[in-house]
Amino acid sequence: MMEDRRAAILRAVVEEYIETAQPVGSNRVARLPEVGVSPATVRHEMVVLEQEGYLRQPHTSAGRVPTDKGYRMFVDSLVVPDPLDAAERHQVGAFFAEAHGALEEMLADTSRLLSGLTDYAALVTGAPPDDATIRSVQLVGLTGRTALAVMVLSNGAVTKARLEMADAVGDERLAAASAHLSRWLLGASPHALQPVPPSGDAMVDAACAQAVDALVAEADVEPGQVFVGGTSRMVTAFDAVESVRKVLGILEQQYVVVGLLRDVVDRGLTVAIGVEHGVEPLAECSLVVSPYQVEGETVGAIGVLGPTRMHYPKALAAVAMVSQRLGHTLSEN
Amino acid sequence: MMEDRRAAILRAVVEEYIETAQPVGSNRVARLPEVGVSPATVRHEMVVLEQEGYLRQPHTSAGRVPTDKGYRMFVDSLVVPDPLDAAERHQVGAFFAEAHGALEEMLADTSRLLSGLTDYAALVTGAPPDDATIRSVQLVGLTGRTALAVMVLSNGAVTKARLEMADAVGDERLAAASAHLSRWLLGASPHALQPVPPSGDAMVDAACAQAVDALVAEADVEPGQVFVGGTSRMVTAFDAVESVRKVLGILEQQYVVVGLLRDVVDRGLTVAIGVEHGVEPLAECSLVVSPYQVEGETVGAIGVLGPTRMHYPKALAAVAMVSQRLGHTLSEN
DNA sequence: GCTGGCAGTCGATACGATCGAGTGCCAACC
DNA sequence: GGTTGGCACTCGATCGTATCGACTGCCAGC
Repeated sequence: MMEDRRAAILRAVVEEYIETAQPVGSNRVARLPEVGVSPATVRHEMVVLEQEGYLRQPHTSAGRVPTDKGYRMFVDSLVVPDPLDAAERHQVGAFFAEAHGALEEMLADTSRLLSGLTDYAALVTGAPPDDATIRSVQLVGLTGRTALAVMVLSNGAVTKARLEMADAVGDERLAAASAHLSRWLLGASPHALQPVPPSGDAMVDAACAQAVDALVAEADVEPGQVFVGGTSRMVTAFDAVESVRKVLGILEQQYVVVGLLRDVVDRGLTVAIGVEHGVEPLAECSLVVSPYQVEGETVGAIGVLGPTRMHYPKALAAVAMVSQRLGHTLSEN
Repeated sequence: MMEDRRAAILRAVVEEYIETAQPVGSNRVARLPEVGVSPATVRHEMVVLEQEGYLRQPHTSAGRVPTDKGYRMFVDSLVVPDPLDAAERHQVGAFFAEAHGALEEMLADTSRLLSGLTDYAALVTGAPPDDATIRSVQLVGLTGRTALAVMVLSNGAVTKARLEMADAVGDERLAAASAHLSRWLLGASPHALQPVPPSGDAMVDAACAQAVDALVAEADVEPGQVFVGGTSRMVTAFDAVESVRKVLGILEQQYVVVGLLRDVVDRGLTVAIGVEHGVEPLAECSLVVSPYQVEGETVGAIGVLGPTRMHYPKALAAVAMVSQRLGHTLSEN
């Protein structure tokens, strides 16, 4: 534990900098009641904090700015919780009260909700298809020689793949193929799809083989869903245009976002600051995450991405509340 | 038709301004071989062009900048086509050669392709479900009392809705419900879903009714898919941060983008400049669009959104090429 | 009708002075 | 010894002024 007074000063600097985006001087800090010493003393402490790597000076004769290490200390030990106010809690409650039908819609809307609460970009990942089992496989004829393989998983996810048949296959053969596929694949994992044994009908077998191949290819490509909301709010989060461009560029790459979120959650972190998450273009960003549970099992994660000087107390509260309510809503559904 | 020389001057101003983003003066224009008159003469013509509303002056003693009307004249009568170069054509060819399985993936990737070609944001809409018919309706049991209604349309789209049953319904009853639904709904339009007649089994009927309700609700919400790529490129398109924020904010609202694209296409436009498309926050933007056809039928549209001073020749060429190749690829698939 | 010349406008740039917030250091004080 | 007020100093930000230069409109002459 850091010495009390020094900790109070660090907290004051971080809070002040988060609010004003301006380097914080000793006068401003000394004015606070919880510090209660003169500016000169504050300066002494600031020198120490700087030597220890919690603060830095943009230039001589400027105030102090937190380093990533400073933010880390802040969120680990100094942050004062800032629960959502009544209006915000009501907003969240109303949102989950009128839960929509489709999972995807709901997760997308959740990202918008979270983004609105925090004024930063929000990330929501859906259930990874890993631990789901196959509940249905069906071939549906479309026009001409095309057909659609539709696979339904136990978590409600639907994977589909378009097939181009060599010959026109009648509806009855497609039904037979569906039945054959169902017989062998129901209950299996979508990641361990195996070719199905022959059925005795060459055209059915051909259709089955194509369907399995296509579904495997599909499952490989799919990086796990992610819904990103409120990206436009990142525009005002940095004053350097180039920073904004880099961040938005990353947010466009779903697989990066999915990996980022999973990585941070797997490491047991709630907050990843600056370079901690390892995605270099997001070095000026912090990420506040929380997994969410459906019926006791972790199935996804939500997160808020903002500048390193983001408003952590609010983001932490919003992420915690939304993840809890999201899991709850999905559980009873 | 505008007088030749004046047209050449207008074209020169537009091209120059698109390239440099700086007001264009008479000297620069007079230097061009296709004009071939002195700066003084150019100035005379510029006064006329300004009176007619094609140009404006940001302030006295500055060069001229095109108005929206000026851009309109440019794209209608003055634009010099700028076909894609070999490398770009190759890029497009390679992209469509390795066509992926799922339609959605492909459209999303197409938006990225188009965005990469033009360096602006790209919009791609999928097939509207209007003219498709139902090819399959199925109820799949998930865990506990939840089930998933899955509807496949003839255009390959899949609509799904999660159901919460009053009682646990066995697989055989779900299969019966699926069969019952199929009997009445196959071939129908997804927008004219009617409750199905009783089957004689109360639980089956209840499940069917729930499924129909949920699917109707789902179809209502769905505004038509749209894939937006390259939004980060808009960051550098404007120097006013507020403009960027407004544009990105609009691009986050799928239904607005879908409506915008459909509206412009329906009006038969290829280019919508400034306020022509009626979305006020995009007043500083232009949109280059093209519908695409699958087997002779228009099923969607692609578009490029950039600042009004976007590089129209390139955008027109890219949009035309990609829409043609996209339709072609989807047709033979 | 076109052109060169010319006075005038006005934003952009550069420069210098000033301002002021903030620092480090030090001697004095409790 | 820790704390404090005093003080000289630093350095970015701000502001006014001067200058520059790109451009215009106008006009007389070709």
